[in-house]
Formats: sequence, structure tokens, C-alpha cells
Amino acid sequence: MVTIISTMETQVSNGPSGTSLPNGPVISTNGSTDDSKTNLIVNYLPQNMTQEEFKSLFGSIGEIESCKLVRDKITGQSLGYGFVNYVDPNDADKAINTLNGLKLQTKTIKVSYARPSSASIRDANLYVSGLPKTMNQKDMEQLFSQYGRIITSRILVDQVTAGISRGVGFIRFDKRNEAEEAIKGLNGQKPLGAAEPITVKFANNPSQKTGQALLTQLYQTAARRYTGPLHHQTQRFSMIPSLGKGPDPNNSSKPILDNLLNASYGVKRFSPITIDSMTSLAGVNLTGPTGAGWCIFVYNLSPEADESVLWQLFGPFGAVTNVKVIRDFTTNKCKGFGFVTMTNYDEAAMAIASLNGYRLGDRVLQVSFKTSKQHKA
DNA sequence: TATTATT
Repeated sequence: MVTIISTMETQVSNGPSGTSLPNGPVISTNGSTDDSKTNLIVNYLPQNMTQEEFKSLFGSIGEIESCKLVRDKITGQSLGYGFVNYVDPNDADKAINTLNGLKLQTKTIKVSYARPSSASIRDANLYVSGLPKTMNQKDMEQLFSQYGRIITSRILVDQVTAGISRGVGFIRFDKRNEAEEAIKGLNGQKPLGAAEPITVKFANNPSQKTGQALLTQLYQTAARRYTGPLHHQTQRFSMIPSLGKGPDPNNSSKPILDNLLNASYGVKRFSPITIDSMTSLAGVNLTGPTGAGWCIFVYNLSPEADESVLWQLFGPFGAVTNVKVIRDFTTNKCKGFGFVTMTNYDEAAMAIASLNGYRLGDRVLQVSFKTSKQHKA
């Protein structure tokens, strides 16, 4: 049986050090660039998000100096986090304000300033077990905060029992030596009023996979090999039940993988599918995949609509590679429509079925595959 | 009794 776990986590903003300065890279007296106000770390990215999607999402905020989705050196799998360095510190701030907390598929991404990279901040993550079930996240933080600055904390909760603590959790300190001190001070100790002592140790390295994860990874690696190099790295595994086989732009070998991975994903939809909305799937107007995926036409957006709206709407359905709001050249207001590119036919079809007719504010969206007619407009 | 935070 698979235990579904949900978590509670504090969103910690690391905050840039120093005072705010005018735009542009900050050059310190020793000549090195200070990117503490432009460089962001993004956590809890969906496993299947690609570098291109990552760049596309954060590029919608402002000009990016550099960005990197961090991958496992050996397997190439996303490690679920990445870095974005903006040219303008204001855009970094804007990215935090608009994208932190964004829900993408099953994840809620976290966007915060990156700490300066250093060996002292690595391996500072602790695994805690034997916690009293009554202890909440705040209590746990209070217990550990005497040893240093806490970057993240979470207590694992059982979803089937509506959020009851499982008595285990994680604490990430800013510095490894702080984590070491916390182990010395708290491992084997009874928290105030607790009946049993807690266990505190360094968390297992993420590279030490469970059997399931290893199996998944094996299949993913095999699938990538099978479908070819680089331009097929956007290989996706649908998180929704198959809608019947539409043409797939870049993959014909995934049913096994779908079955493997669907087990761990829930079906998540924004709005009920109506029979009417399925008419948009009739197929007569389909243009087929253009380049990297399936282009979707979104009509009846408000003049204030921006790219983040489209990410918010379509992200939960699967792999989105690009979003674009069409704006009036002079007013810079949305002309009422936009486009979204999705990698997988099934996910695009599910997004269309769910979002066509979706009420956004006081407007009812019209969503369909882009047609050749619209293409010429 | 284990999630994915340092390029």
C-alpha cells in the first residue's frame, strides 16, 4: 500500500543581505559580482519540468542573466530545484512575489533568494523521528531554533487521517555545523512533557533511492534512450488517465510508463468536464503539433491578463513549454487572447476539456487547439 | 522511519 503523505512547510524567505541598491549587477570592491539580490533558488519543482519550461516560466517575469534546473549528474533526472539569476534585482523581487506558491501539477513551488553557495551550507538537513503526535511544526522549530537558523522544516502528516502528524519530520539548518550541534543536543532527548525521546540524525542523501524510485528512474532512463537524445528530453508521463489515443507529437512508447507513474499521481482538475466541452476535441480543426508540442488557443482573457495567469491555469494539467499573452502594441493590454504550448497530447486535451467554458472572474474562457485559421489571423 | 535547498 502506498501511503499518501502531505506536508506542512514554512515558506522561508532567505532575504538578500545588505541594503537595496539601484538596478543592475552589484559590483563589490574586490571586483566579484554580488548576485544576492538577483539570484533565486526555486524549490519543489514538478519532477518532469524541463530546463526549457523552467526558463520560460521565470523568463516571463523579466530578463534572465542565467538559469539552471539542477539535475542528477548520473541519471540526468531533475532534482526538483533550480536557480534563476535575473539581470535586474527588481525582477527577482517580482518573481518571488508572483511565482512563490505557484501550484504546478502536484507541487507548490517555492521561490526565494539563494544563499551564497558554500560548503558550509551543504548536508545540513536533519531527519527527526519519535516526535510527539501533538507537536506541530512551530513547536518543532522552537525546539531546534536554539541551535541555528532554520531554512525549512516540515512534519509529515497522514492525509487519510486529515493531517495527523506521523511523528517524523525534517529540519534544514542554514549551516551544517548548526545541524551537528542540534544532533548533539537533541538526539535521544525527551522534548518537554514528551513520554518518549526523539531521534535526530542527518537525513539520508536524496541519491539513496527507494526500490520504487529506482525502478521509476530505470524506466525513465530507458524511455529517454528509446525516444532519442536531447530534443526528446521533454519525455513526459501523463498524470491523467488516457483520453484515448490522440496523436502524440514526440512519443509512441509510453503506456507502460504511464501505468507506472500514474500510481503515484492523483487526478487533479480545475473544473468538471462537460460533454459540451469535449466538442473542442472533435479534431476537425487540429493543426497537429508545432515543433515542441501542442499549441492551445485561449480566448476571452481580460485586458489585465498576464503570462502567470496562463501558467496557473494550464500548469496543473501537465507539461507546459510556453505561454504567451497577445498584447496591444500601444496600450500593452491583453487583446483578449493568448496561446499555451503543451508537450503531451493527453495533457493538452485534458486541459482543454477542463478549461474550455471555465469561468475566470466575470469571463468565460474559450479554449481549443489552435486552428490553422487562427494561425493566419 | 524519509522530503527532495546550493549550481
